Amino acid sequence: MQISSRFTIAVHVFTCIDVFKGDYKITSDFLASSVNVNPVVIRRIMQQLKTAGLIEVRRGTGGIEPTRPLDEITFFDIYKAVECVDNGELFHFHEDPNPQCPVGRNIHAALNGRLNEVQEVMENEMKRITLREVVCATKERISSEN
Amino acid sequence: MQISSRFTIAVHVFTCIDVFKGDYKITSDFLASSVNVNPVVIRRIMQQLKTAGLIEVRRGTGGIEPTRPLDEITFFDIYKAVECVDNGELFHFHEDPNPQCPVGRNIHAALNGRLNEVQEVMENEMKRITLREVVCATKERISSEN
DNA sequence: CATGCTGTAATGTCAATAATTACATCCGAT
DNA sequence: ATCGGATGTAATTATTGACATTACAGCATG
Repeated sequence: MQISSRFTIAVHVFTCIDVFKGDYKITSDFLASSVNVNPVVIRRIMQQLKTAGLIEVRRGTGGIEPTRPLDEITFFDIYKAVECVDNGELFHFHEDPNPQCPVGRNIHAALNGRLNEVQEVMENEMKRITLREVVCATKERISSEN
Repeated sequence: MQISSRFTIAVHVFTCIDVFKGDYKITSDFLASSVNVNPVVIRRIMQQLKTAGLIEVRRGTGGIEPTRPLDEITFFDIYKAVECVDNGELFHFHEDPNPQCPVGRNIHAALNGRLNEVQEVMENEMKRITLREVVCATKERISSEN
């Protein structure tokens, strides 16, 4: 399965906020039009980011702001905020191997460590990459458009 | 989203084949009972592994065999065989950012490289891990059960 | 207090996972 | 040659998550 587009949408939103702050009022409608999804989708993702402590949202008047500088927000932060797998496991282990089979009752313990290695490597890479890099790259591309 | 349990089931099956070959006839029913899923689920996964060239299946009489030694079959081989995302992308990019927005028309190019970095790191780790390691670990656990 | 925005529930569509039934097909053993 | 045990695969169903959309209550500020 693929990682939900909520992830790339969240990165897109952070980028918009940084690029357009000051020039435009950042509302869910404004963002929805840039991302090209329904405003409610934006608002729901914003709730997840807020719950994770990554942004603050002003009600009534509108407006969204990151709670920390962008080089302190990593892909992993966003991934965790937005990907709703309860136990946080990347791999879905078949629930119910037969305990009467020697393989069935040992495979979980024998395999789990390896699965975690893969997950850890991936998550560490996500912790290395910050929003700042993406925002900078986007701004460069914008200014070199002319 | 999580990686389908087809992955761990496939690893479980390979382990059963290696542990029980000679002592039992390896049929989809036999495997289904160890994994504790429906035999048809096993057969479908076996088809995917066969299509990927990882196993050979004997019709009529039954029987499954890996086409290569287990230390030449990696997690990545199995992952690719069993995880059916057409384009092979780990991240699902929102399809349709607004090209009239400077961010919308540049975010894909600015972000894609980073996403690929994450995917590559993960896939490289999966290429490092072979079935042999899991089968050995399982056998050790089985023999130390007494 | 009117306006514009957020928060969120309700509903619908679509795709993927997984279970299950059913049956055609294959092939070795008797 | 055929019987019995297996595989190959289609069809159906239930469940779940993604995502879209409508609707409306609640909030904050001019």
